[in-house]
Amino acid sequence: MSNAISEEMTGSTQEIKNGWKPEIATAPLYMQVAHHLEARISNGDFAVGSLLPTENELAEALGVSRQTVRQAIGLLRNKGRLSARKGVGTRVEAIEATSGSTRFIAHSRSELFEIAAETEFVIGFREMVSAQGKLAVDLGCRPGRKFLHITGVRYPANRGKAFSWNEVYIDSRVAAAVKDITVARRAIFHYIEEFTGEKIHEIQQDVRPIAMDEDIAEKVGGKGGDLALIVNRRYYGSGRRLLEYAFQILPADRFTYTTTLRAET
Amino acid sequence: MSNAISEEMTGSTQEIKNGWKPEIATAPLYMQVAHHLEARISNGDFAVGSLLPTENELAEALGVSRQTVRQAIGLLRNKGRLSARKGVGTRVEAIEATSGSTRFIAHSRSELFEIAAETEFVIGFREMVSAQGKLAVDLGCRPGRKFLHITGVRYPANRGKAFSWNEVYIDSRVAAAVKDITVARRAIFHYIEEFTGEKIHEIQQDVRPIAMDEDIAEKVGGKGGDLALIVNRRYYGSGRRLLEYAFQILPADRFTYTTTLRAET
DNA sequence: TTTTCGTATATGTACGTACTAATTGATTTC
DNA sequence: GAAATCAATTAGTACGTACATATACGAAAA
Repeated sequence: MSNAISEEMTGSTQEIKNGWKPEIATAPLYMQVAHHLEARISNGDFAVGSLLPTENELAEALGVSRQTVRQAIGLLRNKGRLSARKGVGTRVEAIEATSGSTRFIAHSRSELFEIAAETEFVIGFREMVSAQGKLAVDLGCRPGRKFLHITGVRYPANRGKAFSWNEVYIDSRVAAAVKDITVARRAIFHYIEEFTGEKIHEIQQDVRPIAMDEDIAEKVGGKGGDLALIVNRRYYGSGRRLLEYAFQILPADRFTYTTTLRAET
Repeated sequence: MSNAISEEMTGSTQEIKNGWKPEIATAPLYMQVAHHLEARISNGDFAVGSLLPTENELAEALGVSRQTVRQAIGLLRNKGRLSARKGVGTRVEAIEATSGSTRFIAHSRSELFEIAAETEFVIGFREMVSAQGKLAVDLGCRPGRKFLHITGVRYPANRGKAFSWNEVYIDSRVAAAVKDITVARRAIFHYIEEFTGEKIHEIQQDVRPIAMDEDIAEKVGGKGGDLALIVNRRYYGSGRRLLEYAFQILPADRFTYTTTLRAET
C-alpha cells in the first residue's frame, strides 16, 4: 500500500513531516491534523474514492498519536468528507453528490465558515433598532435592548445568481465589529469574534419553509409566492449571551438540505 | 455537590451500580452508558437545567473509565441533550425549546429509531412495482428492478393529528421483512435489519420545501397548496447497496428543523 | 467597596497500551 | 470448481496516565 505520505516520508527529516509543522498553530492538534488531511484531499494527494493511509501510518507519518488521528478523522467524518469501515479503512468521499443543489446548512461551526467564505454578503441597509414586540421575542431579550439591523443579499463568490436574502441583528455592544463592512466575505460572527476576542460557543439553527413575498422574491430573482426555506440562526457567546441573530431566505428551487447518517457502531 | 448517583452509591454493592448492569448487553459500553444517562434524565434523576455529576464521579459511580463516560456524553451532546463547558460542568438541556414544533429530522441513526418509536406508520396500500423512468433515477438503480411500494400515514403514538404522508420503496429481496406488517411501530429499516441480519450502514437524507397537492393535504389534515417539507431518505446496506428508499411529507405548520452547532474547541 | 489575584475544579487535549471485531484474500478442503 | 477455513489487516472499544485551560469562588489588596 504505497501512498503519498510514505513516499514523501522516505527521504524526510524528523523536523518537518510532509511539509507540516505541528508547532506553529495554537489550535488543538487534532484540529490541525484534520485541516492538514482536508488540504491534502483538496489538492489531490488523497484521491476521492480512495482509501486513506491507515490510522497507524498517519499517526507515525505525522508524529502524533493514533488517538489524535482518530479525533481528526472523526471531525472529517462528521463533515462527510471521510467514511470508515472496520477491517477495511477510511475512504475519501465526494463532497457533494446530488446535482444542482448547493450546500447551505452547516453541521458544524467550521462548515459555517466555509459556506460564508464561498459567498459574499452585500450589505444594502443598516440601522440601529430597539427590540420591541415580536423582535424582542425572536431575540429572546427584554424589550428596549439595542441592536444593529443589517439587511442585504448574499451572492456566490463568482457573483452569479443571488444566493439568499439576509437579515442580521447584532448586539449593540459588539456592533462596531462590522461598522466599516459593506461587503462581507466571511461570516458575520467571524468579524464579531475577531473584534471582541470572544468566541461564539454555540449556534442554534432552525429551518422552516415559507412562501416568499414580492419584495424578497424580487431581490433573489424569483416571484411572489415562490417556495423558499427560512433559516434562523442565534449566536451565543460565553455564558449563553446572545450576540447575533440572523435569518436567511433561500429560494427552494436552488437548494436542498442533505445529510448522511452513519451507523454509530 | 451531592447528587443522585453518589447518594444511591452510598449503599450500593460492586456488582450492581445504580441499578445498572454493564454486562447484559452487546452494545459498546459507551453507548450503554449514554442510554443509561438518557434514561436517568428522562425519569428526572438528572433535572433539566442542572449539572450532571462530573465525568470522574460518573466514571467511578458506573465503574467505567472517564474516556468511556466522555464518549457517552459526546453522543448526548451531539443529540443536544447535554452541553458542556470547560471549568464548569455538563448541563442537561431541554429537548425541545421551540414551541409547537416537533422533531422530525434525525442527526443520527439512533435518533431515527426514536422518532419512529414515537409514531405509528399505518400502511394503507402496498404493491410490487418495477422501477422505471423517474423512479429508477430516484432509486439510483437500473430500470426494471423490482421494489415493494408502500404508502400510508404516520401518526403520533397517541394517535393525534397526522404526522406525515409516507411512501416507501423496499428492495424486493428484503421486502418479505414487512410482509405481515399493517401498522409499523418501529422504523421500517429496523424490520429489514432484523429480517436480513444485515445492518444499514448509511442513510442519506435530503429536505426540500414543496406545496402539497390536494390528495396528500387531505390525508394529513391540510388543504391543497399548503406548505410542507419533503424528506427523502436512502438506506444503504454493506457495500453501499440500496435497500430502501422512502420519502415523507410533513405539513410546514407543525414542523421546524432545529440544530445546534457548538464550537469544536 | 471594588479590583486583583490565586486556588480549586471541571472539561479538553494528548499520549500510551491492549484487545475486539469486521473484512479481505489466500489457502485448504470437499 | 466451489465452499469452508485461516491469517493478516484495519478500524473500534476501553482502559490508563498526565497535563492544559477555562471558569468560579474566596481571599487579599487597593
